[in-house]
This record gives sequence, C-alpha cells and structure tokens, in this order.
Amino acid sequence: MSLEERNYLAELILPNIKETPDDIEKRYPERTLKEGAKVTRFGPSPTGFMHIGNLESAFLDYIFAIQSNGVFYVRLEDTDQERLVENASELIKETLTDYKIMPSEGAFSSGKYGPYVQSLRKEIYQVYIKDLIKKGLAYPCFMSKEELQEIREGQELRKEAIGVYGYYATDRDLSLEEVKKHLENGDSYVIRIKSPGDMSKQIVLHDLIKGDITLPENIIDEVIMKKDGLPTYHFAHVIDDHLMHTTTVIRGDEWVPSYPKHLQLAQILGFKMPKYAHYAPLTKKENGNIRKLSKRKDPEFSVSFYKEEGIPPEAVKLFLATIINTNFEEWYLQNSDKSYLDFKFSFKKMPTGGTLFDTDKLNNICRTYFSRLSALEIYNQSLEYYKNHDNVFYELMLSNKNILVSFLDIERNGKRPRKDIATYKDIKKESSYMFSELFYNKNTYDCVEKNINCTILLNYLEIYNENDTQDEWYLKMQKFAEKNNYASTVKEYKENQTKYEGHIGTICENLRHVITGRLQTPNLYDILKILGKEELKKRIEFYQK
RNA sequence: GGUCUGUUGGUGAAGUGGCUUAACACAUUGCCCUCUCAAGGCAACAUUCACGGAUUCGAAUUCCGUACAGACUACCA
Repeated sequence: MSLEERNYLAELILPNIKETPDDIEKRYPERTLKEGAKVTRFGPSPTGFMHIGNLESAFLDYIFAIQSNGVFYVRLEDTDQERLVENASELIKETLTDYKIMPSEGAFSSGKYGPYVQSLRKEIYQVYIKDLIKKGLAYPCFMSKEELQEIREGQELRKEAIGVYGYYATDRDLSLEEVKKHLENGDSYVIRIKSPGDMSKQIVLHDLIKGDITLPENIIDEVIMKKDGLPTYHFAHVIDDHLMHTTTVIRGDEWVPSYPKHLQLAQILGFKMPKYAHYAPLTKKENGNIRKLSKRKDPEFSVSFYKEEGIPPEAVKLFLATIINTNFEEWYLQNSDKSYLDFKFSFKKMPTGGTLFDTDKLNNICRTYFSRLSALEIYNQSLEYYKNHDNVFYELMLSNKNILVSFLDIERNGKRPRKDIATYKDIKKESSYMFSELFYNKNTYDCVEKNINCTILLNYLEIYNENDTQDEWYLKMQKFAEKNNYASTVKEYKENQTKYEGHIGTICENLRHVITGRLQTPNLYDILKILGKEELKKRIEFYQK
C-alpha cells in the first residue's frame, strides 16, 4: 500500500480519531522526581476477588515506591470486557484500604496521568494505532477463529512455532480494495502489528530479580486491538507505562515469555522501556504436584478469606515481607519496635523459584504479631472484626470492656508475652468463660468428666483475698493445700505419693476447671482476680448443681 | 512439541571457590522450668546441596549433559 492508501485506510478504520501521538504526549509530561525514585503501578483486572498473589503484587509496588520516595499508582486493567465482574473494583479498593497499601494516585484517587481505567483510555490507544496503520506498521486482520485454529493445528503437526507470523500472516499485504471489501461485508477484524522480528536473533531482558534472560525476538504479528476496539494487555500496558512514566514494572514471572513482544512494541513506538522485575509466583502443592496459586481453584487464598478468619492485615503483610526477602524475618525479630518499612527491601533478595505457601508460618507470624500488641490494641482491633462477624459477642465486648482488656493483659507485658492468639476469632474462643453470659451454659462442663470436691473449693474461698499479690496468693494456696493433705509442691508429691491425696496442682486444676470449664487457661491468679470473689462463689455453686 | 526459568531437610530459605562441622526461622520430637496452657531455655532433625561428568590443590557455589518441576505458547490478563 502506498502512503496515501494507508492514510485512507486509517481514516476508514478509525474515523473519529483526530489527535496524533504528539498531542497525547504533551498531556503526559515527564514527572519531576528525585534521582532514583521509582514509579510503580498495581494493575489489577477487575475479574473477581483479590487473592494473596494480587496482594503481594500490590504490596511490592507499594514498598518499592515508598522506599524510593517515588509514586505508587493503581491502574484498572479492564480491557477484557467479557471477564468483568461487577463490584470487583470496589473489592480491590476495599482490600487496599484494609491493608493500608495506599496508592498516591490512580483509579481510586486522582492524578495527573489519568484516566487510570484502561477502558476509558480507548481513544488514546487508538491514536497510536491509527498512527501505526498510517506508517504501515500495523494492519487489519480478518482471519476467523476457525482459520486461526487451522493454522495452529498445521503448525503443531509440522512442529513449527505457533502463531500468526511471516508466511501465515496472510492479511499483512491485503490491498486496499480487499480490505474495503471486507469492511463493506461487515467482517470483524483485529489490528495486528507487523512484526519486524527475526527468530534467529536474540534479545536480553535485564530483569531486576532474575538477572539477564536471553529470549528469541518476537516474530508474531501480535494483536494490538481486539475486534471490540479495545487494546490487548500487551499494547495497553506499553502505552500506559510510557505515558504514566512508570519506571519499574513489577509483575509475575508468567510475563517473562511475552517480554519480547513488549520490547518490540516499545521499539516500534519509539518508547524507552521501563525496568522490569518479574517475581516468582506463590505456589501450592496439590496431589503431589506444585502449581501456581489460582484465583478460580483456590478460594482459601482469597483475601476475603483472611478477613473472615480474622487474620489481621498487618500480619499478612509481615508474612508477605518474609516471603519477599527472607532476611526480613531475622531483621524483624531483632527490631520488633520498628515498622516493616524500615527494612530495606531489595529485588536481588527475592526468591527466583516458586514459593510454597506455608500456613504454619503465617500462623506463627500472626501469634508473634498479636503478642506485640497491647491488650487495648487487641481489644480495639478485634472490636471491628466482631462488629461485622458476631453481633452477640460484639455487644458483650462493649459491655465488658474492662474484663476483656484485663484478661487480654494477663502475661502480656514483659519479655515473654503470651502467644495464644493467632486470629481475632481466637479471642472469643480463649476468653468466652470470662463472660457470665457465655459461661452459665449447660455445655460449659460437657467436655471433661471430673470428680471434684466442691467443699474444699468453697473452703478455699473463705481464705481467698482479692487484694493479695501473686506471691501472697501462691503462699496461701500452698498452706491451704497442706492443711487439706495435698503436697505444697509437685516435687514433694512425686517423692511421697502415698502420703498425699494430690498436690497443689490438683487443687489449682480443679478450681480452674470449676470456674472456667477448662483445663488450660492463662495464669489462675489473674483470672480469679478479674472474676472477683462473688462470681467465684456463684460459679462453684453452679458447678455443684 | 517449542521457548524460558528453577532444583539446598517436612517447609521458607542463607549461601556468589577455602571463614560451612550447610546460618536463621517455621513445623515436628524429647528434656528442663512450671498450678495448667502459652511463652521461655536446652537438645534432636540435610555426613550433604536432583543425578552424572568436567575444571580446580579445593565446588552447594564455575562449565557440560541428563532427569524432574514450573511458566508461557489466546481477539485472558
């Protein structure tokens, strides 16, 4: 086609596009940022719920931007209109808010480089596409799904590279007349790039995480505009990352093989490539096989699942941080008072192979996280959780704030705090007996059959004094044990078993069971004190019945 | 099939030619402390880094081959 024919064709295909690439470029001026500042972007597709892998991606974008005094923005990549899910973008926004992974600009806030929703940028992409058609670098392709399938099968049979390229790109050199005929027939078409690639040549991807990767040049006439007029991911991201001045593209390593396409597109368009960091996916073991976490197959990895389970966002982030840089964990254990942002994350320290998701580890991190909060902090955070998940307990929390905070405070302060709480859910589980509304229940003692002498316990109450210190309390308890023919220490009991009916532990155990319904609780002294003498008496009498 | 990437205990991994008797953390097991639990302390858990070969005085670390695993190979991202 001659230059005039191509101009004519471009008008025919995109008559409403009047701007030129230069017009667009003027609207997206260079950012003024400090040396070394990274501009990153989180580019989710609103196609369903967020899962831990998406979250990791956003978290990476966030920390690398923040730590370089750069910009972290969100761009909704919704070019696949068929897969759109309603409310998905609200869910993404909500998740980022929950996790305090706050973008400095983008789809959920504002910014000078918008719009940040790809479907709203349709005309922008088309400006570039029109220009490419005029330059003879892109062309309409009318091949049907069936034709493509046929080509593919033939290529598979002959063990050739698969795709539309060279000899197979039959619509590359269609005459203007032929194209017009197709258009008049109303045939649907896509726009493909005219790939100048040569498969025998190689290109190098200088990956920030994986190092240099040598790949063959792209030879495929990649689709850049789909039949609905929207661009494909490949084209859209090259344009957007250029216009929005992204410096660092952080994405999953499933994109490595398509890097040659992106490089080629950027070269054709005359863009400077951003730096790329391809991180390894989170994986899961299933039937002995390892595979990438999947949105569809693994609902247990959806972010909303963690919310339901009461796993705090901050703990999930700490878990992600230990996956991202394993030396983070060691640092954090020694710098418990600092924020994870004080740790200098590096691409070089990121794992290059897939990482198996370890629930045990997450659990442990949660316990450590809770152990470092104050009782009041735990109370306030979990209040929010129960407000949305358990209204009965929420009301109890409100009306018994002092009891719950005191309970949560047991053995919390000091160098070796309790680690019995891993989730917000655990708070109810561990503390339910502290609430008389939940305690006086016919199921309270169901789990354990015990023969307990309540008279002894009632006698004990006679001498119990709420104002005793822990040491005084314990001494008194020892004396009481001896008086009732129980050994005052376990050691003594073990040495002279026949002499005693039991030991101090037996009494404590019985008392614990009667007043809490449990065999394991935090420090008994504190629990007695919080419940108060009156309540203790009531509970012993309740047990007698 | 083709292209690319990996492979160090049950798990996440540190490790870039001698400092490795393979760090650290999780899990598991045992002991200690102790009124129970949690926490904490101590100990056990890879004689060996997928396998085979090469280079070297010396290799988990470099090179070659093999095996296995994963990703990609869409008008999905």
